[in-house]
Amino acid sequence: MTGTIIDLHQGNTMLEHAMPNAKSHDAHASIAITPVAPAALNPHTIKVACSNCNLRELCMPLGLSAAELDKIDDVVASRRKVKRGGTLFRNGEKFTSLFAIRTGFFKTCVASEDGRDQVTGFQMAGEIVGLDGIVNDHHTCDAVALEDAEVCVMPFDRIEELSREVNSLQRHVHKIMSREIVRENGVMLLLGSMRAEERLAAFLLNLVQRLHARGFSQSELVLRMTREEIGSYLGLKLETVSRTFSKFVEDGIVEVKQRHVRILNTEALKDIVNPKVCN
Amino acid sequence: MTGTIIDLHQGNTMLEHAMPNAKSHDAHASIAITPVAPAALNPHTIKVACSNCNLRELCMPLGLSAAELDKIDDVVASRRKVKRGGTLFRNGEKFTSLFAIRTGFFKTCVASEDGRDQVTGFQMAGEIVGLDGIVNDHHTCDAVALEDAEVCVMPFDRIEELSREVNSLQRHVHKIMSREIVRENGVMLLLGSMRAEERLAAFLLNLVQRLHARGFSQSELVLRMTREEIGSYLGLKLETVSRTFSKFVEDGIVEVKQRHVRILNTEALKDIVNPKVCN
DNA sequence: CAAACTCCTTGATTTACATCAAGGAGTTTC
DNA sequence: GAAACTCCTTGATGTAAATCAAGGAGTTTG
Repeated sequence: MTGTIIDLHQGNTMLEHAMPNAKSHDAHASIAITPVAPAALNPHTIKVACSNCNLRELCMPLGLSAAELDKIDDVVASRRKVKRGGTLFRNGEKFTSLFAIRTGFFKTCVASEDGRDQVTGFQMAGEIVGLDGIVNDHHTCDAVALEDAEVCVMPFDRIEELSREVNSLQRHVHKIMSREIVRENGVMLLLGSMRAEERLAAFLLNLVQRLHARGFSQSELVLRMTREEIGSYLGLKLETVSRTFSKFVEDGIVEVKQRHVRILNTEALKDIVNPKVCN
Repeated sequence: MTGTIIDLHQGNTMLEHAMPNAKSHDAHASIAITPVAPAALNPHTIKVACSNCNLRELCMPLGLSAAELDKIDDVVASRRKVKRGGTLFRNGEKFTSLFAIRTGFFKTCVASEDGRDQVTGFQMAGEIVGLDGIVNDHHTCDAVALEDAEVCVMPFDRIEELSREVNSLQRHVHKIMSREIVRENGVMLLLGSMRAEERLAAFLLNLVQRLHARGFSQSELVLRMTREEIGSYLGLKLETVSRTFSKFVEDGIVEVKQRHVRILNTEALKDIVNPKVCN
């Protein structure tokens, strides 16, 4: 662990709760990264450039020389806006680019042939989507915006070209993919061995941790997804998600007002995820 | 889809059943790749070289020039044998290398803090393990040999170095990681939305498909893992796995004699995984 | 401002799987 | 070749979550 801001990238695993120390903010704001560096967020910014992007520390490698930074700017070919409910890409579509989320919130989901579908992840600002498309040159899942969003389009052949020249970019790409593999390992553990309460507790801790790393509150969050989508992600039915929320409220662990959640007792949530063995 | 032998790599997804056309073989043989090219398997082969490895088409990129092949040979630093029950690496250990399985059979598993653990995958000859270690320079899961095994040790810094020079290697590494992400997506779908019978059917189809791609029978296989390990992977208890096997036997879909499984009705298994909507 | 949405909650009932329990079939050990 | 294993099967019972069902709270639409 390097102990720098790069730690923002740690802990995307479902079961990891380490909180980087950043300032608290009101969670009722949009998920946009405004609190971190409001100025750079202006949508009318003309130059598409990573070098002056406030999210750089989230989606690009750190410690680049000026020359390397210049090259890296070429990774982003353009930006693209996706309206709430719109798709960034769909299962079956040709893969050409990875996408770095600038603002907004996405879900990715896979479907089986008979129509069941499964949310495989929720992605927020600074995270990368599209990695699934690399193997077969076609996407194998859908990426749907859960709120109006904007992404940086990074053509993959350009990424490959540049990462041959800039070692830290190469390393970075490898780490991003490995991180996704490790995250999915954590979800498998959750789906394979946890009970409903444990799943929801782990989910809330994970979300709030990632939001906190982006400058939001440690204790308040606004869910961008429905109970059904949470349920799909956690392998539960929406009624079970709802009931489990109610249970947490009864127990005084959280306050829930529709999609607004305030965590009153983080420790209790952690204990639910990792039940202490009596000793 | 290129339609060449590279298709061996397709279909590691839980739900994909496309069978490349290869010859049938007796599945009671060990999982070692003998049927494909027995000569090269001699354990006394001195030179550690990909260029004359019979598994090359499985774990290395195709269509390399002679010069590139020469370079690629440097990827493998050494070989390592792992006895049945032994670990190739453990959670927490320093990450230095990826491993290509030459012979044998592995499981990977993650553990939660309170001791529950979850099998995240089963790997056989030609597959790569260790990708989880890249993000944090430490492994986050255990890789355990389920039978005596031998692996090629590929130091990751060497892979990175070479993949800057050999484009097809770079591409290959990216595809391997993406494939693992897609595979895990499939497992999430399985764990999140399938019933016991569907899970076991999908598991059997996936295993037999991968074995078939390696020259084994389409219908017979020897399980290298216990019912408990299958259960852990599928999010079921060992009793449920056992009962589900018995159900399949009753229905005449498979024959089971301990770890020997003969699939009598592949279509029935496929129908179980993807129930046909009446129409 | 009612109508028609979508999304969420809560209750009653069912069910698939887990748990508990016992015994059997192979393997390894000495 | 009995003893002590590990691994697997099968039965009886329990339970967490699914399903079925109804209504309520917000939001959007005309």
